[in-house]
Amino acid sequence: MSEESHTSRPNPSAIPGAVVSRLSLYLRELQHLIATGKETTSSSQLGRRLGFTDAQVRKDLAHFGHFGHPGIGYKCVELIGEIRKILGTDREWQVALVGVGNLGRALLGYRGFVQQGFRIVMAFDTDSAKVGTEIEGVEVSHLSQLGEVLKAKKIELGMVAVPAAMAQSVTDEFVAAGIKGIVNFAPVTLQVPEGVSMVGVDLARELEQVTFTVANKLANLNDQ
Amino acid sequence: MSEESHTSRPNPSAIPGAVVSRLSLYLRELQHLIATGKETTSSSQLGRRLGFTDAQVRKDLAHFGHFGHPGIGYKCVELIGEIRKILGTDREWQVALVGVGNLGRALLGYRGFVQQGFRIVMAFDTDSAKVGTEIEGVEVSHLSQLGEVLKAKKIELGMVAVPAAMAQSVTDEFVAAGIKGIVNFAPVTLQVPEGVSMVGVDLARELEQVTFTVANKLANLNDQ
DNA sequence: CACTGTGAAATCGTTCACAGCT
DNA sequence: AGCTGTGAACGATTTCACAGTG
Repeated sequence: MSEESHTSRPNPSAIPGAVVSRLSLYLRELQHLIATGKETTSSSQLGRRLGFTDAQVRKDLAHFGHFGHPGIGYKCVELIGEIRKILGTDREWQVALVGVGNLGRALLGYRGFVQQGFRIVMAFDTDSAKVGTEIEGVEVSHLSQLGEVLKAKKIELGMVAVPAAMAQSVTDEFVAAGIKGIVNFAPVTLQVPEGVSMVGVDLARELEQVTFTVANKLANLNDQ
Repeated sequence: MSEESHTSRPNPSAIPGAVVSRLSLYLRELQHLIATGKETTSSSQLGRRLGFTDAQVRKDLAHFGHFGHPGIGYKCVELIGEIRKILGTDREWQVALVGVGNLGRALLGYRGFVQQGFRIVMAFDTDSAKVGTEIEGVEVSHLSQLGEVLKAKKIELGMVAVPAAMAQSVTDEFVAAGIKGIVNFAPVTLQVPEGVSMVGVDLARELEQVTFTVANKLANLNDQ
């Protein structure tokens, strides 16, 4: 168990995942505040709209430095910059997409990625009807080209938008090609070696979180 | 890990959100095991592939009942049934979609929803070029019809796939129409009254969780 | 005997409350 | 006065370890 000094970079493995997850939310909220003309905000204002306490907002940010101004609060532009530095999005990331089906095409056209500094620069599929075409300005290559292209273009992030049965083998190819992080949209748990970051997005799972709450709310009403 | 609506004041058996979230993962894994011919499994087998301890799997399930068989483990089919009952997906849920852009169209065609018991039965948009057309077998209506249709068809769940600037007003219409739960794909924090469940899916945010890990892994290597 | 279910202990994350700065 | 940053208290979750069971 090692103590952290507040003068040097904190060890990221000591940062709870939940904190990082909230950082993104703070960032969106700050971007919203900027868009509505606010120049400064406070931990309580930030927290209120997101459903967190003011103390939590301050504690979260305190993991990474002293970004606030006592008596004033946080300067939006400044804090946006700091959070982007922490998240690593103070620069552009190039992303490779595998799977140009319904979902893959939607990801190619999603504006939110560009707004946050992500650019899908290459897409791959095994369907020869799709290979060679261009979608949303991005050329679709055959999956067999993946390793070669990834290395040539120095792409660090990958997105998996193929059917569940193919997801693990695509992931293995990403890993073999030296990818650093993967977002997986297939509803399976992927095995990746240590050193590769993986986040899964399972759309049906999100709905299940909602139905659980709804189903149990109804059950409660019956009880009363 | 995802943000959930925090509520359930008078609920004596308050289940942590993280438990519910893992339940969906157990369900996927069990479905995978069934597909590969396994009839029974154990807490340690389930946990290993998902990255949890065996104790956690057992504790999670113990919140809801005694589903295991000492000396044997869990019968896959049986446990799948129990988890679906808990999540409320032991029946079909009808879903309304607002926003038939790139992402909305992908959601309409996503097979994973039907596999888990979700059926998008109605879609809405304000674009008159889309209204009246049929996409993936679903008719697109004008957004102004939302309340009427929702009540007539007894739809309980809504999905928001419109630009960020419109998301709150669409949500307000869902709420006014008596929807029970919402999944929001716009990168904004929506305000919903108590009694309505809300889950947000922010695609760029998922990528940010990955870049944080990648960026800090690199930073550490430089330090050493 | 391999496995579950579960109190008790350990760990982790959140909130409180206040010192200190502007 | 208004707000941040933070040690200390608190609460929640995870892991341990083992009694109990088919």
